[in-house]
Amino acid sequence: MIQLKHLETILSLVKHGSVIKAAEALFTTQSALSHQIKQFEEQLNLKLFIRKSSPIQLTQAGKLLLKTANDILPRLHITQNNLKAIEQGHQGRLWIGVECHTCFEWLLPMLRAYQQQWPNIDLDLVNSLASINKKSELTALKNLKQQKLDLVITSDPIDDNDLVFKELFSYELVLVVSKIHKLAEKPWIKPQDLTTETLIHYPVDKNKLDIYKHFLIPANCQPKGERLSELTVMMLQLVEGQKGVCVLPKWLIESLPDFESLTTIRIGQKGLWSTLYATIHKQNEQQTYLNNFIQMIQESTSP
Amino acid sequence: MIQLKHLETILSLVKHGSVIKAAEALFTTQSALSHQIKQFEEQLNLKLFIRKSSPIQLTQAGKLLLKTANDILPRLHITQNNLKAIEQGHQGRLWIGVECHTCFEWLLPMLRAYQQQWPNIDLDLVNSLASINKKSELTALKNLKQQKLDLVITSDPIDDNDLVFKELFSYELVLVVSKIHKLAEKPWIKPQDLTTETLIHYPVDKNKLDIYKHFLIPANCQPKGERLSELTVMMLQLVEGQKGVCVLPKWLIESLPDFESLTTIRIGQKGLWSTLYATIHKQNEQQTYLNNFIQMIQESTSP
DNA sequence: AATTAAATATGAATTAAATTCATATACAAT
DNA sequence: ATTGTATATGAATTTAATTCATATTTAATT
Repeated sequence: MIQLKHLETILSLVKHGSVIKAAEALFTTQSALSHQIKQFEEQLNLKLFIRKSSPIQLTQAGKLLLKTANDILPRLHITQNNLKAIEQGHQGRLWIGVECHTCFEWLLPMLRAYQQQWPNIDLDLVNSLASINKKSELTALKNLKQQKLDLVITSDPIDDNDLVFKELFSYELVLVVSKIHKLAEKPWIKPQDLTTETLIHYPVDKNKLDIYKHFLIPANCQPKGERLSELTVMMLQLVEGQKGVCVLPKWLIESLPDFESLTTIRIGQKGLWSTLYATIHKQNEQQTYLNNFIQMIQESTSP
Repeated sequence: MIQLKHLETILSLVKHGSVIKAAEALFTTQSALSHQIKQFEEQLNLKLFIRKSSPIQLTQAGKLLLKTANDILPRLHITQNNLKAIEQGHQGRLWIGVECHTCFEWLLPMLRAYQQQWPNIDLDLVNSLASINKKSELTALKNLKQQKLDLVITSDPIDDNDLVFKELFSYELVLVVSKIHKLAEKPWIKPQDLTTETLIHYPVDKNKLDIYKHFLIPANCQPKGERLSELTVMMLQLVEGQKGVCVLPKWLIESLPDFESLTTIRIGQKGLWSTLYATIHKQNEQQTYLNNFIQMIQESTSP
C-alpha cells in the first residue's frame, strides 16, 4: 500500500538527487531510507528510479508517484494548517441555543460585532423555543451536551458534569401594565393581584416562566386568563390596548421609549429577579473563541 | 502527522456510524481503532467526532478530515491502479535506440502496428547516429544500460551483465554498382577491387561499418575515395550516376524496384553477413510489452 | 432509579515494523 | 587499478501497532 512517507521520499529524492541527501533532508539515515525504498519497490514489483546516474532518474513508475505526491501533499498540508487553526481556536463553530425570548433583544446586535472580530467562526443562532411540547423542554442543553450546539443561554442551570455554566447578568422582571390600569399605581404586586388579570406571555411551557415558577405557583395562584404572543412589540401593544398584562425584563421596557402609555410594577416586595447563564460543554472550556464570546456579553451588559 | 490510515478511518467511521463497525470494516479490532483514534486526537488536540450519538457525529475537525479523505483517497487509488498497470506491462516506456541506418526501413512501418496493439506504451525512436564523434560510439548501449533507453537495435553485441541481446535476423551486405560499372559482371569481389573505387556510406565512424571491419581492414585495403550520405535513396542515385559504389543489405535493394540500372555483387566469396540484435536491460527481461515487440520484429522478418 | 445490553476506553503483553549500526558492495572518476 | 562516494544489507535495537482481557460509559428499558 502506498503511504505518505513514500510520496515524501519521492519528492525528497527528486529535490536532492540522491538517497543520501534525501535521507538527510527527511531527518533519517541513508540506511533507513534505503530499506524503505527497497521494501516499497519490492511491494510494487517496480523500480522507482535509476540509481546509477547522478542525479537519480525516475522511471515511469517513479514519475507517476511524483505527480501523485505533488497533487496530494500540498492538499494535505492545507488540511494540517486548518486543523491547527481549529485547535488554536481561530476557526470553530458557535451554534447558539437560546432558551429565553427576550435574549434576542441584546443578542442579535452582539452577533454582528462578534462575527466581525472572529470572521472564521461558523456562527449560527438556533431557536430552541420553536415548539412547546414537553419533550423539547431540555432540548437546548441536551443538544449542547451532545455537542450539536456550542453555547446555550439559559436561566436554569442544571447539574451536569459535561456542562459549564457561566453567569452573565441578573435583571429584574417587572409587570407591564397600561398607565390607566387599576394596578398601575401600586408600588408592588402580590400573586393574588394577578388572579383577575389576563397574562400575556411567550408561547413556552408555563413551568419555564419565572412568573409562574417563582411567583404564582408557590402562592398557588393563577391568572384569570392567558394569551400567547411570539413578539415582544405585539405583547406590548396588547397591554396598551388593555387586553392584559405581561411580565418582561425591566431593562427591556426602559430601552423602548415608544411605549409611554405603559408603566412597570415590581413583582413581589423584593422584585422578581432572574439570572442568565451562558452554558458551554466542558470539553470546550478552554476554547478562546467561546470564552471571548461570553466575555463580550458580560462586558456589553455590565453598565 | 496525518496519515492515510487516519483518513481511511474517518471514511469508515462515517460510512458505518460506529467505531466497532468501522473497525470491522477495516479488518481490525475495536480496540486497535480506539487506540489509533485516541492517539490521533491527542496529537491534534482535537476531538474528531462525538461518540455519544448514534451514528457518530463529526466535529468541525472531523468534517474537515472527511473532506480531505474524499479528495485524496480516490486520487491515490487511481495511482495504485496505474502502478499495477505499469507492473503488469500494460503500460510502459519503449524508447528505441537504433545503431544502423538501414534499420529504419523496416522499423518505421512496424512501430505503427505495434502502437496500435499497445496503445498505452510510450513509444519513441531515438536516433543514436546523429553524431560521428568517437565518444558517442557506444551511446545507445550505454543509455540502455542507464535505462535512458529501453531497447537498442545493434549489430555489435557486447559482453555486459546488465544487458540481454536477442537475435533478430541475419542479412547479406552486397556491393551496389551501376550495371555499366566495370565490376558489374563479377560474381564476387575481393578487397582489392575496392581500392580503385569511391565508397559511399552513411556518416558514421568507419570502424562500425561491416565493410571496413570485416572486409577492408583485415585485408589492409582502403577505397580510393569516400563520400558520405545520410539518405539511402541519395546514395543509390549517386551510384546510378557512377559517382561511386556503396554497400547495403541485399533485402533493401530487392525491395526497391525503382533502381533497375543498378546491380548487386557479393562481397567476398562467401558474402558479407551481418546479424541484428535487439538489446534490452536485464531488469526488463520479463516485460511482456518489450518481448512482444521483439517477437513482432522476428515474425515480420522471418518468411 | 435501577438494570441491562451495547459501545467505547484502557492497561499490559505481545507482535510487528522501522531504525540504527556496522559493513559490504557497487559505481564513477581519475 | 585506485580511491572516494553512494548504495545495499544483516543483525541488533528501538519504536510503534495490535491484541487480549477487562473496565467504563452510554442509551434504552423496565
